[in-house]
Amino acid sequence: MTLKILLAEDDTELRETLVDALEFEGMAVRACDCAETAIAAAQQERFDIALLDLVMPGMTGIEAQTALKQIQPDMGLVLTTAFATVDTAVEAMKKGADEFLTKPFNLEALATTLRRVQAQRQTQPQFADEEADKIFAALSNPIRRQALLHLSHHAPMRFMDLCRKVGIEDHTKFNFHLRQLKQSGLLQQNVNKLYILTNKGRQMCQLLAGE
Amino acid sequence: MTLKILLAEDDTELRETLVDALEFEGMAVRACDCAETAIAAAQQERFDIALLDLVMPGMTGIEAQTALKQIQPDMGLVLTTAFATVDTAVEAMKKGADEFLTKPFNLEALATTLRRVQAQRQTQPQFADEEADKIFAALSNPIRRQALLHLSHHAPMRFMDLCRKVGIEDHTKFNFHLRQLKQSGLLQQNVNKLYILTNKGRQMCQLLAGE
DNA sequence: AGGTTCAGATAAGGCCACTTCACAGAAACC
DNA sequence: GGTTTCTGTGAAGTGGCCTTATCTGAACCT
Repeated sequence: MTLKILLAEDDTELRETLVDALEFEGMAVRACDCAETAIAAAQQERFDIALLDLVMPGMTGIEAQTALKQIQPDMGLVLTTAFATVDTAVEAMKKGADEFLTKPFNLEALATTLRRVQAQRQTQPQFADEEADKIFAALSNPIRRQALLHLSHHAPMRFMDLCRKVGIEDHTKFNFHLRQLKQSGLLQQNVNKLYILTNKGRQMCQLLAGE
Repeated sequence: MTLKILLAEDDTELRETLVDALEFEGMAVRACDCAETAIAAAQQERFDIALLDLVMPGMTGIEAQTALKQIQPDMGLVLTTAFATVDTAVEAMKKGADEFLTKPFNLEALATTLRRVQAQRQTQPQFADEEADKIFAALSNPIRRQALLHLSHHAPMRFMDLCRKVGIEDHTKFNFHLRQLKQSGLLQQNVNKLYILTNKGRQMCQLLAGE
């Protein structure tokens, strides 16, 4: 599969060098001399990875990465700069960069890095299909979501404590819902029969809580 | 609300200074002289934020942040070091750090940073309750998940093209499922009646695809 | 104009999910 | 020991969800 790269680099000579090197590595490169042009291209065409110079006239690479992430959320983002500071590196990573490279860099190593970024973003689907059915069905119920969120803050818990915390008077009703959560793989009981989240349960709680 | 800080810093004098300063700011601090001790503490007690020195004997701060994230996934992570390089900063951020600070730093500014990290991690829940019911119910069906995933790669699409792509022969059956997706707020139609994802739809596709 | 495809809307039937009820054994308490 | 609480299990009833069938008007093609 041919990697589609969106390149934004204002230095003409370096830009052409990068295009040659990456095309020699079998990638398809769309080269732009500024961030604004790259953003316009992303609105017309899909790319796998954006390779953005940090310091360009007009929009910076960091500003461009934010805009590109909105246009194509699954695009990889790699920032490059000759003037790296810890602060700018941290800022770029916080704003969603997958990688931050300081110039000068070896062109072959760059291609390897781009392939690694793409491979890491093409992870396995997070759920097997039947697993997804169960997990999302479990989460579509408010009682179950509340139970999970309480457990993400106060684990481990006993059955009746959790039942009262969620505010359900009919314990058999609550037991049915906990059983669904157990069958979906989001919840388990420890050796003392106390309820705790599974790894997948913790992960889904992070989604529910907005992280 | 009192912020609970887990501090790992091998330099005795700095550790005591940090404890004094953060307690003076109204925070509750558990101080450890190494990462291993901090990890043991996190297994016994819940903390809001871990403040970890990067370079310590034994486990490094980066190694410790990975272990702490597994024990308490919603704990904030702040790394500090006097020997910052762009590479270590990028590595820490990639491994989940919320902030990366270079020494020396102003102690008042540190407290402000910790409060900001905590405030950013206490974002609003991502879904209103009824919205969550609809979204997760929509996602609990395999036909609907497939429709969303196709659209995340090939938007905009016409009804019958999408129906054939998902492999459903009965178009009225497929129409029912697209209607559920529209009602859940994950899918919409543009002015030409072509189907496209909403922002929330794109976000959930990222979850489905493992990002 | 007639035929085909598209893109819906509606209703009915059957299946699935949830609630309620009855019950049970175990553990804790007095 | 007797009573209360805890923590489950299974069955029946009810409402919601999904599939199927029927139909429609619009657009396109010959």
